[in-house]
Amino acid sequence: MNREILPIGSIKSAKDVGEIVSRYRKMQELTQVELAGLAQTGTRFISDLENGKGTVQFDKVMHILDLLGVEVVAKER
Amino acid sequence: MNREILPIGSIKSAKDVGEIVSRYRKMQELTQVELAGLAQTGTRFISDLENGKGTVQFDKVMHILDLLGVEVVAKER
DNA sequence: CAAATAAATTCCCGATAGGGAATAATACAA
DNA sequence: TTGTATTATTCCCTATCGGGAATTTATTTG
Repeated sequence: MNREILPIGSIKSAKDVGEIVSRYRKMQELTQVELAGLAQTGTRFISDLENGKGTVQFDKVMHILDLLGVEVVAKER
Repeated sequence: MNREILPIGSIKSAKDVGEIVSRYRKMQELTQVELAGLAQTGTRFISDLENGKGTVQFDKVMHILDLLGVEVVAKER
């Protein structure tokens, strides 16, 4: 398990966001079940999200990131 | 109409991303129809997205942002 | 103002998101 | 190994996404 601080990074795909969610959930010692409870969603959604499913709903993803303390910023490329 | 450069900003919701898409699409003088064509999607999706619909699919949103030259970065809050 | 262009809304409808619950698979410890 | 906890997958199911096209509404232009 990598415990270093992530400068997190660029989100280009659902896979990227899935990795971030998985990492930050574990850093906070939450199980998928617990995170689903906090987010008032199902465990299926958390599993799908962490596994990079691209068709997850945008607002649900943002809510999870917010719960985990991850901020999302837009910049010009 | 605000034409200043946006330091873009934090994305907390679908409404935020909708505003960014609308703004950057217009900055590049694209119509919704043209952007939909570039993204191989429908105009309904572009309209929904720009109007802040939260249930749009994550990967579709990311693809639109990429087309518009908007990078998305994750940071710790 | 009217005309032209763009955007939003509506309809039909096939595809699928995602909830809950059960099961299977995987990881981890003792 | 066996047991335990966690995660992934499957099923059933309802709700809705989103494409395409048509229409309505809004915006821009002359």
